[in-house]
Amino acid sequence: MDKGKYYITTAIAYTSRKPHIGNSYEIVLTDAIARFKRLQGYDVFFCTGTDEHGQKIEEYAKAAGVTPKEYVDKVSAEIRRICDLLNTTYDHFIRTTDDYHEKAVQKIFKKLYDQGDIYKGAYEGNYCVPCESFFTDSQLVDGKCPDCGRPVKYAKEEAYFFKLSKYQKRLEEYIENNPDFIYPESRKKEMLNNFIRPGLQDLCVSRTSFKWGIPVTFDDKHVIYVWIDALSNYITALGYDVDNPSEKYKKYWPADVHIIGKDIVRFHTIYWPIMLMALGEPLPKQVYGHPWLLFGADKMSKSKGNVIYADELVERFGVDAVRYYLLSEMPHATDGSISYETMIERYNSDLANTLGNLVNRTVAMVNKYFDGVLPCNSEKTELDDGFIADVLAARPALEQGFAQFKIADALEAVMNVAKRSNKYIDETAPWALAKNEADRNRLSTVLYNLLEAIRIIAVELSPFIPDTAQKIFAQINTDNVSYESVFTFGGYAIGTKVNAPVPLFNRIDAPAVLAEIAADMEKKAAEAQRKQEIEGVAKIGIEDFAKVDLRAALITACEPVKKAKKLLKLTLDDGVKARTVASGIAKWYTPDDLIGRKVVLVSNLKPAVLCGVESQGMILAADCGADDVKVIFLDDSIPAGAKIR
RNA sequence: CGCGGGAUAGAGCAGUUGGUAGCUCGUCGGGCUCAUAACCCGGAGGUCGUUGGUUCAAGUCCUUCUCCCGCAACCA
Repeated sequence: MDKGKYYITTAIAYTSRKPHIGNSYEIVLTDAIARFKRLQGYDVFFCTGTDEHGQKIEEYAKAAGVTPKEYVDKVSAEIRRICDLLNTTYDHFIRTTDDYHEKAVQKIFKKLYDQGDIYKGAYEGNYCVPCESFFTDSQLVDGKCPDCGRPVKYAKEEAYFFKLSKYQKRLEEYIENNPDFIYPESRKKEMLNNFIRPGLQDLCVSRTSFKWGIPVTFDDKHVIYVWIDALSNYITALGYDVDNPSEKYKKYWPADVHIIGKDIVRFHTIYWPIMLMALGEPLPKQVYGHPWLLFGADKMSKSKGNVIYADELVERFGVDAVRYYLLSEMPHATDGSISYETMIERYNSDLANTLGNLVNRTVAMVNKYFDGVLPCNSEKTELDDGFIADVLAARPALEQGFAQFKIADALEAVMNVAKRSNKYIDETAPWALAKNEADRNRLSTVLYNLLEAIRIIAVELSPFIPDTAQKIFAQINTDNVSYESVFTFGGYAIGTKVNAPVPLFNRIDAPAVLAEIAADMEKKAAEAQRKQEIEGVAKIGIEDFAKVDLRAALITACEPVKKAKKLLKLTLDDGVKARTVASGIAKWYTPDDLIGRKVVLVSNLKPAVLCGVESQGMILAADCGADDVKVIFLDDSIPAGAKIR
């Protein structure tokens, strides 16, 4: 049953470090969709990969004492290993350091340049030498550098720019005429209101400040910056070439959907479509910006030892349990949160109790009462009709869930059939029927209905938890696993001998496992701390420390900064004069907490302008945990202006 | 007033065009014994954030205020 092509992609992962489970969510989500489309009969091409260029990687590699290529080879391999571990069925794994990609990108860049969409320009005008930055006229404060307040001078640094503005109107029309293009809806509004309608700035698409990138063929001082390099992967992976695109490209492009994180919606719904317009290629049909997975309320962080990696979860719970958890727990529009407690709860209640136990008890009964082979399904009752209708109702719900990227809803629809089946067992009480020879045919019919329901469940679960689906097929000994076979009830062949019941998921002893995990996490946090102590930051000499001028200062006034959530504007008496300091502590302190207190001022810090306030220094505060900051207050007896060393 | 989303049972969430407030987990009680101390049924628990309004009827529409979140800005 050929339903046409379906091209689906994930974002390519940046190879700066090993991805944690939150990063791995995307590939599992995309894999479930790809598997479902294949099951339905689409000719699916599923692409993922790694984004490997850029300054950051150059720096990481340097710090690690290896070449950038060696560095990304290692991280890319690690990312690919995790994709495989999660049993994802990508058709192509692209690396932006792949030869064919680099060549294709160079040609794309050249073509856009030749046709005038990319032009050689310069960061214009106002250059602040100490800050090494350019500013537009509107960014200047009183005609001076907004960062340091010093005078700027006219300067020019060449760079290539992409004329986004030229396509702004067309993009806006496209988004409005294709209401499903940006999904979900709220992201679309963000893009239109915040970026497109106010006017697009031309985009700088080359860099001269680092070397680890694809060189511009006709100007080798420049490397191609991330936009054109990374975004192009979606077409170069198919063999796109500006002169001679491959058959594969012609077949699969445009993409049916790009699955990406909500943080990069802007690049995929503005820069990327415009690039394609400039190339004269069709635009992707849809971009889905999925939400994020957080650890409890916290972001995962190494120093807290709460980073969860896919491989650790898989080792502990198994690949399907992890897939199931990610797919069932993640809401489709708001951030989800992951915790070991809910992971275990889901595992026990859904996988072990509802699904595993259903299969186990059914197969056990078929073996026990009929030596594994059902003789007939001839004695149907009205009760069965209701059951069968409920079983068949899952498929439309499943399809609807996938169509709207409500994957958790789709999965739930199938799991509800498992619940319904457990109820059916109770309604029919096979163990009671077994006591009566006259009920033999009825008993066989009931068990048949159950095996068939289980078969349908397994087919429908196969995009989510493929290994488990296979185990179920093996246990009930069927190879009728096509999607069409679940449109009607009765695909399971009478006379099949089922195999011995084997539990699909062993229940987890939650308290014991949680205690074990807590101990592990503590160990990891301690290790992280120790590592930090050993590696630490570079040692400095006393002369370096002496460069920092620390002074006691009295807070004489304080007010919140308008338009800034985190800033407080402080007026300090540093012993000589009053000075203004902006500090990002509004979340933890009110003006009343601060006025009249003495604090430590870094007095010789270059001034900077924050949200319109010129900050002449900073005050010291301690980071106490991930989301807690405490200002260091001084003893009242220390006079303002006293040097601290 | 930069843009947008949200506030529903202890927790996490559904509630389509206004018509009796639901689901999962937890909790309490009962049933069953095929099964992985699993499964099935029932109870308790919500003035649907706040104020006012439209309507025969408002979780749902309009309005006031409070608080949370995302984007932007910014975090010295």
